Amino acid sequence: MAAMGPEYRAGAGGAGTATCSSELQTCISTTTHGNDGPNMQQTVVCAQSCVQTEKAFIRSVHHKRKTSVRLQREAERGWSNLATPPQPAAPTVHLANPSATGEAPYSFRSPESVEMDEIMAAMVLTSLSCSPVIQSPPQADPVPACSSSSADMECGGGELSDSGSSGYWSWDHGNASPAPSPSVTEMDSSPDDGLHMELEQGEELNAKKPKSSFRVVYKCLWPSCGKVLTTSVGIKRHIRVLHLRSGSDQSQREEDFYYTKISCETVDASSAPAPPQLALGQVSSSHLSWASCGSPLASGLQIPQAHRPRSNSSSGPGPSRPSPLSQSAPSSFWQIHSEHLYQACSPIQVSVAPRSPGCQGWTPTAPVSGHNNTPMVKPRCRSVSVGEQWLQQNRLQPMSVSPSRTHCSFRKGRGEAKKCRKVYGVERKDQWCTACRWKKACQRFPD
DNA sequence: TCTGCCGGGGT
DNA sequence: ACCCCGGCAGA
Repeated sequence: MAAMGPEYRAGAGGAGTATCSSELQTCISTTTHGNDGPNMQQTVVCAQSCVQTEKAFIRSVHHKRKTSVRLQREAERGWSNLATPPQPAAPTVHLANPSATGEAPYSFRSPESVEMDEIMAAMVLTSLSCSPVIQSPPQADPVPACSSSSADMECGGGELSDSGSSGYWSWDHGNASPAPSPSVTEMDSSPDDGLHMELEQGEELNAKKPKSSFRVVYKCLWPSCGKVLTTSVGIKRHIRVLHLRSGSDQSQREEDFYYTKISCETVDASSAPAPPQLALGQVSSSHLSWASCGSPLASGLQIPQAHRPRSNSSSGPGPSRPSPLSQSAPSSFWQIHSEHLYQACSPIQVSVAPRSPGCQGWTPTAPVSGHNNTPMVKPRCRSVSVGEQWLQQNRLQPMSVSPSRTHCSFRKGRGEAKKCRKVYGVERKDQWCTACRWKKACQRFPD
């Protein structure tokens, strides 16, 4: 909606009077899709103001994350506060005077123009206040497909607006950067985001390659489904609606486990399947763990024979972005790691360290082996298993570099993990791990 | 009361 | 290093 701003402003030319000394031209950078170029997803919405109402609006732009109600109040205050000059600088709003921008001074503004400016400002502010995360820096926000030259990649304006109206992008990117995780004290977003950016930039470049363009498809990993969609939104919706049958937040998080992202090279029209290594290399890390676990669904990661025509029907700008879970995994991992630092302090931990995270060194008995070796038996339990596998695969690495804490004085609360006593019972105490037998911290089932 | 496990002691 | 257990704290 804000995309009509520049065209309108360019067409109207703008107006202004010399008497409006405090006239401001406010350029609000917001992210829309596919406007200024393949890499530019920014649209500069220029809202000029001459009357005090617009001054108030511009001042309220400084608080662009406030609610529209608050904006309305700001506007009203602006009416009653005519003498107050507008505050010149705000970090997130770029203010430019006309001389700086080289535009001609405005000499006349029709009432319609003023009204339209008000409408435009209101629209801009509404968009800012309603979806603040859209303007967050992760510019990797999608739509390489719109600029892609491949003819079969539809720009999918309907899809785009549909996903936008559902608030999905806001949710997704809200997970990505701006919302601070309550459990992580310090948001160490640089490595993950960097990887994220690299991945997306690489895929974006791949998508723009005229010779060998990569198409990213999303394959549903639900057993006996294998539906392939070209958008993550579509595949998430498909999983949520068809498989999870729930619209809760939990299912929104779970659905990331049930699809995989596949990049395949579209060399010619027949779209020969990409090599599996390539596909696996493009798959996000959470799904790599699936493949490395030797799950039966790892074979499902193969590239489909051809892109189904119906996948284009629901296709849109297939943004290649890691799943929210894969983004949030490292932070949660550090949280869990810090929870279990006490384990590294135990002298018994030395015997645990070299064991492979995927295959446990101990001889599994029936309930445990069923839990670890067949993670795909129950689909609803799959996400948990994958998460555990992910954690197990990543847990030992930082433990080896954990600081040498010689003394762990705090007593850890009891987790919900099963222990040897609970699994085997007291009558089979000989099957307990040594630590449990010695009443030490359990090695076999660490929390 | 059960459970997990820390701390300490014995061998 | 291995083994055992008292005792604390959480569920």
